[in-house]
Amino acid sequence: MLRLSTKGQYGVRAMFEIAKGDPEKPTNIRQIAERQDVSVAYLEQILNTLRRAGLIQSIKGPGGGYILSKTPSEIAIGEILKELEGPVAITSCLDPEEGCSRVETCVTHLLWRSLGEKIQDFLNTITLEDLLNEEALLKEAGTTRTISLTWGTTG
Amino acid sequence: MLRLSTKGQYGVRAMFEIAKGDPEKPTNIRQIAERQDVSVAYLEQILNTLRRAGLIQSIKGPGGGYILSKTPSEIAIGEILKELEGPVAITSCLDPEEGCSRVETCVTHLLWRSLGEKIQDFLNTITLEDLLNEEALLKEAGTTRTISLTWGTTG
DNA sequence: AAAATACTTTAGTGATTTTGTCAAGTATTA
DNA sequence: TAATACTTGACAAAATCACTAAAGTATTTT
Repeated sequence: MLRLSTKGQYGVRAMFEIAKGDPEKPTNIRQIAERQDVSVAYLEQILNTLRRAGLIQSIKGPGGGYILSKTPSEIAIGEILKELEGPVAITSCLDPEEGCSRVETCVTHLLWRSLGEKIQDFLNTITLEDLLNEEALLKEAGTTRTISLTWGTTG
Repeated sequence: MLRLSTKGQYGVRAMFEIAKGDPEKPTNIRQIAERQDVSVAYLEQILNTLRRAGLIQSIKGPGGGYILSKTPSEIAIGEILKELEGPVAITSCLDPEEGCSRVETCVTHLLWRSLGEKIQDFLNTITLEDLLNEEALLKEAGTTRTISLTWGTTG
């Protein structure tokens, strides 16, 4: 349940790949496609969306590619996903575009909204820089278990 | 993004409807269908799944219907959803049935797992009793805003 | 016993969404 | 001016969703 589409997943991975590159040297789309094992054509769609959203910039011509518009610490995972998949909306009645008639009386509505807010908070807290740091730690330690716990205070 | 299917939503609403009834008197499927505006046939599928999972019991014959197998405080929303939609699996590589080849080295994998755990924790904390209490408060106060904040400590 | 009520199970189906591919561009620079 | 790289829009196969339909089985009241 609550699965993310591949578009969102690839988008985050692509942004991560760009973040890993030299801020001065653009990362080209073929490199990303290769490293993340996604087709160039599909990636073009995704990067296009992200570019229009202002998260990345494209540089044309030989040696061109994509660079981040902001530093990794300023780009939250939530921003990336929002552009590619729209806002978190556990149910259709929470989608700003659709709306709900029984907001006032519906208890489950409150539940879904509360969950949605929690997810949103989480995703807006984690940035590309966090991912970069995680990877650095991962390479050092070679263990995955303890690291994921550094995010948030799972009681 | 991260939308729940109607099956899960209807399931929770149906369980809530049963929880609202007298623990001794079964709630019949037609009543639930009417109150929640879902077709009887579709609801049958859903309740069947929940019955096989042991969350509810069915009582046949005239005057029959469904009752909870446990008290509302013992039934978490997460349990209901798990039966109807499977475990939280933000990405396919986190699905126990599918698996992932690059677990060790993939940073985003950690991110999705961490998010999934947070969602799971939340859903396992909220029970049907909480929903019953919420509704009671809702009827009193007539306001929705403050109530949802009582769930979890949104920093 | 028979009829009414109510749950049970399995198939099937149209609509929608997802996950891409394809083709034909436009822009920039070596 | 050729090569590289990004840009855009249309389209389509596959999967999933959200049901409907139909034929049962079980229980109780009369």
